[in-house]
Amino acid sequence: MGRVAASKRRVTIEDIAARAGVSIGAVSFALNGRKGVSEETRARILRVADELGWAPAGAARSLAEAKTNTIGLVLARDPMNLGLESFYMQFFAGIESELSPRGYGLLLQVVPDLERELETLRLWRNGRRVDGVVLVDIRQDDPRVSYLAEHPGLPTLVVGDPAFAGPHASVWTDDAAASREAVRVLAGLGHRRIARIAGLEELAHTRIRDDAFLDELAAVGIEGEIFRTDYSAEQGAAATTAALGSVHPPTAFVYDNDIMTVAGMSAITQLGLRVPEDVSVIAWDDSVLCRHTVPTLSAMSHDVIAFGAHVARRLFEVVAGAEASAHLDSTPRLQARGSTAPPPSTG
Amino acid sequence: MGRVAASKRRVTIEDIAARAGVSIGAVSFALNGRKGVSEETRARILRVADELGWAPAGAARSLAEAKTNTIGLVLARDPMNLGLESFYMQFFAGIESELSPRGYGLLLQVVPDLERELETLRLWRNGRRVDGVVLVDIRQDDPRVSYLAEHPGLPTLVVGDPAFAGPHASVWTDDAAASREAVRVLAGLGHRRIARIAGLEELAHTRIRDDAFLDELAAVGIEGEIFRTDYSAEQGAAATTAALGSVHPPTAFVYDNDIMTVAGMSAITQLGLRVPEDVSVIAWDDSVLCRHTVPTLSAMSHDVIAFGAHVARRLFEVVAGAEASAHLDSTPRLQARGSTAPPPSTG
DNA sequence: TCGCTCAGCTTAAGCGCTTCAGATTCGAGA
DNA sequence: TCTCGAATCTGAAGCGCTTAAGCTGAGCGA
Repeated sequence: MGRVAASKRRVTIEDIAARAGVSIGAVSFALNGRKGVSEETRARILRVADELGWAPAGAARSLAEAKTNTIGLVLARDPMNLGLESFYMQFFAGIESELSPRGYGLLLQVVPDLERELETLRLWRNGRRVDGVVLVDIRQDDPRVSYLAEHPGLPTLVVGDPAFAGPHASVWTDDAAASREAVRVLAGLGHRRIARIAGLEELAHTRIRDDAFLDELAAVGIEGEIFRTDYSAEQGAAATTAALGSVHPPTAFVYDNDIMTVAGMSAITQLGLRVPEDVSVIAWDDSVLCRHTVPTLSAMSHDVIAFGAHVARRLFEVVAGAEASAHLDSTPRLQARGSTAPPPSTG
Repeated sequence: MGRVAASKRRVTIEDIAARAGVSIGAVSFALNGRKGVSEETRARILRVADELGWAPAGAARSLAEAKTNTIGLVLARDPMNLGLESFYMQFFAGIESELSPRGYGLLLQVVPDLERELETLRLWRNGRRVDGVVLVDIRQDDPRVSYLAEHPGLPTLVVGDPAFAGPHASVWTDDAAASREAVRVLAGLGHRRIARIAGLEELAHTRIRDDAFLDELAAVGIEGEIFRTDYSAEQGAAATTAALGSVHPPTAFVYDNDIMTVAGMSAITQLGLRVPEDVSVIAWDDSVLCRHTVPTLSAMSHDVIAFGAHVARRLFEVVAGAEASAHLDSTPRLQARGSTAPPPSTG
C-alpha cells in the first residue's frame, strides 16, 4: 500500500535528497552540474535520481529561475489556407533543430486574426509564459512590433526586413534583390511584359517585392503589372486569367507563393496556352511540389529549414541579452526549371 | 526612479492586493471567479488588476495547481519531408481551435526519430510539462503506446486505429472503408488492375489500408499490387514508373498522399500516357493542390481541421478524467475530379 | 440577550525548485 | 600548535500562485 501511494506521488529532489542522505540544496547543485558537491557525492545523487526516474518539474524550475525554457510563436492565419504553406512546417522544423539541443520547447498558437495574436502576446509577456517570441508575417506599422517595443521585457525576433522591425532584432531575406533577379532573368529571356501575382498587401515583404519589381522593370526598360491576391489558389488563378485577358497580356508571371503558381499554370492551360512555350511562370517559395509538376516549376529557392534555424539562433542571442541587430539570411535564388523559356517570337 | 524600478518588477497578485486593500487570497478568489468575495470587492480587484496590466504567472499557477495548461505533440519526421504534408498544419490549426478558448497552449516538438520522441515524452511525463499528449504516426507495437501504458499519469490521445492504441483513448478514421471505396469506384469504372502506392510500412494505417485494398480487390474480383514508398515524391514517381513497366501494367493508381500523386502523374505523363484517358489516379489526402493540378485530382477527402478539433476535444475528456475510449471520425470519401475515368477499351 | 450560521475575508501552508548565507570539516602555512 | 581559507554541505528564504482552515461581525431565531 505504502508503495503504491509512494509511486503515485511525483518524484522530487526531496526524495532524492532523503535517499542519498544529503540536503536538497546539494541535490540541486549536483543535478545542475554546479560546484558545491564532491564528485563522489554528485555521482551518488545522479544515480539515485536516475533510479527514481526523476525529471525536473518545469513549473517549479520556471518559477525559481524566472525562465520558462520555451519560445513562443503565434500565427494569425486562416486555418483553411494554412495547410498549403509548405513554408511554415519547414520553418518550424528549422527552429526546432536549434531548440531541442538546448532543452527548449516551442509554444505554438494559431489564431484567426491579428488582434487575437496581440492578445496572446500580451498574455505571454505579462504572464512570463515564454522566454522569447518570434514574430512572422510582419506588416507595415505592425501593432505587435510597437506593442513589444513599448512594453519591453519579452525578447523578440522579427522575421522580416529590419525597416519594419522597430527596435527588435531581425532576420531577413533580401526579397528586393530576389524580386529584381526574377525580373532580370525574364527580361534576359526576351520577355517584354511581366505580371507579378502578389500576396497580401498588408504584409511588409509584399510591398518590398512590389517596389523592387517595378524598379527593375524600369531599369531594364520593360513593362509589367502587379495583381493583388490573398495567396489563395482561387485568386491566383483569377488574377492570371484577368491578366491574360487584357489588351496587352504578359508573357511571363511571377507568383508570390507556390500554390498560386500551380493554380495559375492551370488557368493558363485552360486558356489554350502552353507553359513555357507561350507563357513563362516563376514560383516564389520553392518546394518539392515545384520539382514534380508538369512542366517543373522555376522557383525562387531558399533553404527554409536553415532560415528557421538561423532565426532561432538569433533569438537565443537576444534572450541571452545581446543587443538587437539585423541579420541577413541567404538571398533566394532563381532555380530555373521547365516553366521558363523565351517568349513566342512576336509575329 | 522608483517608478522605473516598480515597472520593471513583474506585477503580482500581491501588488493587486496592496492596491485594492485586500489580502492576496481575496485577489485569487476574485480573479478566478470563485465565491468568497463580494461582487463589489471582486469588481474593484478586477479593475485594479486591469489597471496594473496583470496576467497570471503560468509557472506559479502550474506549480500550485499541478497542471500546465498545455498539450504536447511530438513529431518524429525528417524535416525535409515535413513541409509537404499539408496534413499537419491543418491538423494543428484544428487542435488549436479547441485549445485557445480553454486558454491552453500547444507545445510542439519536432525530432528526428522515434527514440528521441520517446525521450521527449519521458521528460514531459516525469517533469509534468504538459497536461496531455497527442500521439500521431502510430506504428505497430508502438513503443510510445506501451511506455505511456506502463507509466500512467500522462493523459494520452492516440490518433489512429484503436487496435493500436493500447489502453489509451483514440480518434480514428476508417481507413479500411476508405481504401475499399477507392477500389470499388475504380472497379466500377471498369479498371481490372490497380496499383496502390503505399507509404511507410511501419505506420499502422499503412497496413490497414493495405489489407483493405487487397481484400476489396478479391471481393470485386480484380487484380492489383502494392508498392512501398517513404511518402516522398521521388519514390512515388519511381514506383509509378516501375508499375507501368511491368508485364501487366495497372490502369489505375491509388497514392497514399497528395505529393506522391502529383509526382506519379508527372511520371505517367513522361511515359507518354495521359491522365485520365490511359491511366486513372486517386490521391489520399485531399488539399487545395488537388483542385488545381491539370487534370484536377480525384482524392480521398477528409476534413482535417475538424479532425484536429475532434482529437483535441477527446483529449480534454481524458484530461478531465474520462474513461479511455475510441472515437470514429468521419470516413474519407472519394471526391471525384478529373483524374479518374474508365480505362482505355482493351483492343 | 445568547448562541448560531454564514458570507466575506485573512492567514499561512504548500507546490518543487534555485540560491545564497552560513556551518562544518580538513589541510596547509606560519 | 594555531589560524585561515578552500571545499563541501546545510538551512532557509523566496519565486507567484492556490486553497484549506480560521477569524470576524452581521443577521436572526428563540
